[in-house]
Amino acid sequence: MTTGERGGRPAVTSAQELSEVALRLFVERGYDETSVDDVAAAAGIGRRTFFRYFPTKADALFAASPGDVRRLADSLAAADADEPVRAAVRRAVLTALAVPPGEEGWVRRRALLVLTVPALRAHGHTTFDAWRAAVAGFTARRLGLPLDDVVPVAVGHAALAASLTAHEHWLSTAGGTLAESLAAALDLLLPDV
Amino acid sequence: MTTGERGGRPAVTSAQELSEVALRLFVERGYDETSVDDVAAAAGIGRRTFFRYFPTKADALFAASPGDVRRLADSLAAADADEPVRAAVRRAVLTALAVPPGEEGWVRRRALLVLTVPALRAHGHTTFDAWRAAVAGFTARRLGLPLDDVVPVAVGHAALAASLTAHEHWLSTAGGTLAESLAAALDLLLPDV
DNA sequence: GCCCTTGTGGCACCCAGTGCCATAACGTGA
DNA sequence: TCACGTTATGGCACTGGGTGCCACAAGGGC
Repeated sequence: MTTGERGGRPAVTSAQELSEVALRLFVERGYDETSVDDVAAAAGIGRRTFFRYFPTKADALFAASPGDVRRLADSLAAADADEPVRAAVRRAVLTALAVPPGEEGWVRRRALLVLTVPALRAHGHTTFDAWRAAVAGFTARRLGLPLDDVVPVAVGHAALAASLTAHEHWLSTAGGTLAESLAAALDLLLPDV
Repeated sequence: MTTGERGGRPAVTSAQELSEVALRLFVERGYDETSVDDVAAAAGIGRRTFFRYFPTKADALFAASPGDVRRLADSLAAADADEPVRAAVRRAVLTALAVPPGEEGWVRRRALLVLTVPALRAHGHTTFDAWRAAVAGFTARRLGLPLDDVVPVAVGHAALAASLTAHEHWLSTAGGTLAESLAAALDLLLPDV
């Protein structure tokens, strides 16, 4: 499935390619109106194979999320010891959610689906939890607090709330970049700890 | 199904009773390991009838949520014109999430399940959206801003983030009330607008 | 050519959710 | 007491997501 570097049958497609086919179909016909069979058929693979690339139908749209979370965690880990927690989180979120040039269209259509379709919005919790956990862990470490203290938990939720706020605001306005919306939301929501 | 006040076959159970049976089974055997058939059988009804009381399996645990949201909206609507937005939201959330005496056990077990089981946490988005919308609408009205401005959207997310933070903190600590956790989380997370 | 390794996909199955419909159990009026 | 409208029940069949099992395809190394 990942084109084993030594031997084995070569994969017939890739997660990236499959993800693009899925997004296209979901946008065209609607998420609920598109079955996994439809996606698999459009990609020229069997239904069973789809579930080897993605554990659920929804995950086809969250292929990039683990990367985002990793960038967030890396940015936080790279913070200087004298950088305040609030500033470090602000910077890390902006870094992790920076839209690569040329991918605005893909990111926007994907975000619109994820925030609009109930099933997808609900599924996002998987990624969102990892997002919160990364920020909460960093905050707890830096402040010398236990992981279940109110402050780190709250900061984790604040970072997530800001990210969601920014995406919603970005999608509801014509001009403007995601980074601008993110800056405004983070300023409003990140507590000063 | 609601024991029609004029004629008709009387309902064989109630949403409340069904909800209690479901919670008991979910706690005993686990949510994913309990099928709707199991719940229906334990309640002495048919599977088809279960779906007349609740649209989904998960909704059996969210029977009280519409009431919570209504209390939140009512509390916000009752705010004096000179009460600051932040104070009004703080008060309304505390009022809406006040635990009725004698129901601590039920509320705690239910919250533990909802926050722990991925499928339930994901499903909560339905209720959470209404929660955010109530706060965002109030904020927009009071500040004379459009509904898609960053500020009301952010305040809605902040109120939700505080509620979730408080529940998590409440469940992870032995003593302490939900109200105490809520107060701390709201103080940290509600922006001063 | 044989073997090992890795990806594919068909088949059967479980479970959530839905539309359709027959029927049970009430109240009311004749 | 019987017919009638009303409301709730629940069986049946079907769609669609997700999974375990397994036969097979397609590469590399020897």
